[in-house]
Amino acid sequence: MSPPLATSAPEATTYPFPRPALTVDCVVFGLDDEGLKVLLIERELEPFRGQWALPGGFVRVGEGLEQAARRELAEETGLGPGLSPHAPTFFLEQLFTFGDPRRDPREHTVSVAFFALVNIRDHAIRAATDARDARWVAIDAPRALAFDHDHILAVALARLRGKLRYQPIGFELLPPRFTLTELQRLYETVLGTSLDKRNFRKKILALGFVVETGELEEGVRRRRARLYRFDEARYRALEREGFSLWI
Amino acid sequence: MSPPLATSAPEATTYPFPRPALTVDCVVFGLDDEGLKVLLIERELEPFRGQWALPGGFVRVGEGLEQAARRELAEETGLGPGLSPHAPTFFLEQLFTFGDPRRDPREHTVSVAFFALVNIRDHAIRAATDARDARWVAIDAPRALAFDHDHILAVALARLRGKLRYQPIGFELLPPRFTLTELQRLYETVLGTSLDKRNFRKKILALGFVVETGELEEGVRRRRARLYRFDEARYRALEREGFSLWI
DNA sequence: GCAAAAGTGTTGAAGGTACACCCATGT
DNA sequence: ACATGGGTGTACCTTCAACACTTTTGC
Repeated sequence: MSPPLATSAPEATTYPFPRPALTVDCVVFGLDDEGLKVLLIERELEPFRGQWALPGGFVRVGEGLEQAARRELAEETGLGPGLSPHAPTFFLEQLFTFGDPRRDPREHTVSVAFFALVNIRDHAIRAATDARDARWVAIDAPRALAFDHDHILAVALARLRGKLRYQPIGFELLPPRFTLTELQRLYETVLGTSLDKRNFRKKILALGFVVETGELEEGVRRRRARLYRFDEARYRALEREGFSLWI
Repeated sequence: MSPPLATSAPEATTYPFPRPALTVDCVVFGLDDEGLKVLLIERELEPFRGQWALPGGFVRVGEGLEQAARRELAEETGLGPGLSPHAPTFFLEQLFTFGDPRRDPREHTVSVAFFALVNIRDHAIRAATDARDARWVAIDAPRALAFDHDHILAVALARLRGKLRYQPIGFELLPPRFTLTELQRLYETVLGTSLDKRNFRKKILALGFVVETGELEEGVRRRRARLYRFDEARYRALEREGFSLWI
């Protein structure tokens, strides 16, 4: 039996058997004043043509997983450096790999899922390539996504909630300067709880890596709130000393 | 271009491009009186023939990821129901997926890594198939493993340490009945810290899911210690009430 | 002056940490 | 009787949770 795949490696050592297909899928969360949203595309191609799905696609030979995820996001939704040249980078990390042989009706397809957090206002989106449309959809809207994407989304949401409690990732969903009330609303929205304003502010400021900028909110028809930012250098310093964050 | 793979799905919808190979690798931790160990195999085949590596291998079409991991473990190390018919099941969960295109010199190979915890005494091991040897190796012994397995092992160890602090997985490394001193030594060994005996016992017992069996240690030439067990039902009940574990 | 959100301290309860000696058993 | 590890309680301190009013601004 000869290797079925073109490759530059010596033929004698390549693996000569059929193999599952490999894809990446991205769960991109964003926050606006309506609540937590996820970025979905409407599929242009079969299977599940016309249905909503997570952005994603096949991993190319020679391509890293995160690289594939960013490429698919850019291609299908415009998220990334192409569409808004000054768009900041965004948080992206591996979530889980879904490998049920029946999750894709075509054939056995293993998907490495990623989860991303973006500040909606700074990232324009636009459908392209094999996406007919791309939209921010409320996390609690009823959905029936293609493949096992409802399941992947549920896992991502659980991870977001879990992680928010012990890692400073909430800032990724906010603009670089934010008010403490915005930050508190983020925690309340994502965790589905309500928090005491005084205790929240005390705790956040005691952590030491959320610092005042000296600036005030603008364009608001009431008392202007102070703006804060996440000080990553301070966070890393504290992390090295082994402190614990626990909201 | 026609699909290069044999598959039962309709040809028109399968993905007709070269794809990375897909493997699983397992980081199996165990604990004995010398300390924390990891289960390694000596490779019988190229590449890296004769070198030590994590047990693992190619995922077959139609096979789930965890299923592939358990199959490879059984084949290469004897771990699982085959070798010791009464061996208990063991903890196995997905760790991370490693996809650097250069991690395998043959060709682009993506590996889904798993991490497992077993009670060494209850699980016999025996090398087979493409493993020349299989051994428990001290975690802090100098190693130069095949592929990127040193890196995978480092990630697994970080995960074990992190997880031990907020999830009751340490019990998976101990026999079903254990003394509190054994449990404390486990935490100290894995976390690399030393803990106060009185405070440790107070805390563990206050959690409520480590319960006395009424039995005493045997075969020991000193005062016999009480035996405890992990009460999974109680743990799940407490978990549902939303308590927090923090060693 | 009123509506709307910003900002601010104290107190009591619970939990965490530090610390040293007696007990049971085998040799 | 001595060596080995098993088993126990208290005092202090830190952290967490509950709780309500004054300030600023725009209309």
